[in-house]
Amino acid sequence: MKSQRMEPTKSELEILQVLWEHGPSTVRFVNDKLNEEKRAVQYSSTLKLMQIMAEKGIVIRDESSMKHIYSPAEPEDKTKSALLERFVDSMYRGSASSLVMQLFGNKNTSAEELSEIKDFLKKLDQ
Amino acid sequence: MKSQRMEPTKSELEILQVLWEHGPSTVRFVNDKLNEEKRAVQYSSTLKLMQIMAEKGIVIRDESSMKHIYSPAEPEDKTKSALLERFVDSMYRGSASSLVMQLFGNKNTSAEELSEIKDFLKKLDQ
DNA sequence: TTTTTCGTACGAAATTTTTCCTACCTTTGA
DNA sequence: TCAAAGGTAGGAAAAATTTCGTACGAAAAA
Repeated sequence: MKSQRMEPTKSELEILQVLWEHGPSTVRFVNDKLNEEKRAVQYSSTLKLMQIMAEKGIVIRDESSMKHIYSPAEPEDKTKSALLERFVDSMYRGSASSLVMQLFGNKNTSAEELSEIKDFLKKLDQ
Repeated sequence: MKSQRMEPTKSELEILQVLWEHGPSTVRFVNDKLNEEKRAVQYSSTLKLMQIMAEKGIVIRDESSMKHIYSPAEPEDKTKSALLERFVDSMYRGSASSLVMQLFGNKNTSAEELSEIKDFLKKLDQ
């Protein structure tokens, strides 16, 4: 038996992102968004994927009306945190500061973002 | 023709990490590390994967001696930055500060790490 | 009522990724 | 010399992921 805490695949993540952004949605809606924002994909492909996600328990399906409504099984933050943690662990041996340094070291992150973070860190102290 | 800038798969990333950590290595060495640090995997599987990576141009192979020596084609930083950027883009709509906030908001990041980052950010200003 | 539209279910194909078997070559050491 | 150990190459299978065709039911429109 596959256990529940499975990492979403790439495509599954795209679907989750639509659900996170727009709230509980029908397959039709998600499929439209994917085609608008990401790439061409057939309705039946999206349907299939979301059915699989429902089986896995990644999303929950409300079947009370004919148009099933899908929502994420876990809160956005929880899933994102888990993925972020995994990312830090595997890429930066768990060192959050290494990640941040790379984030700001190599690239053009805006000054705005920078001060946002400083404020945030200050507040963490208090 | 598949273009060159392909994202490494998960397994490929594991191999890159060994190469990053230990420098240019033979297949045998990489395979041993994988088995020590990650999971059981057959020598020929690792070999095949590294051959594929060489074809893709993810790693470079020195064939001058019988024991081929593999090294990353791109510097560690460059690859990691690219992956991090992709991660930020897809998960946080490109907002580095959102990522940092989640990193420190939800979890127990050590005070040490925190001050490390503050120092780092201070220096960025100057 | 009848047709058209829009929904789900399901099987299967296509693709990508991962794994391993086997053949065969080179080096080493008995 | 020749067997054993250790290396590469390559095909193929297995597994995981992604895509889509098609059947069929419900709802809406004509």
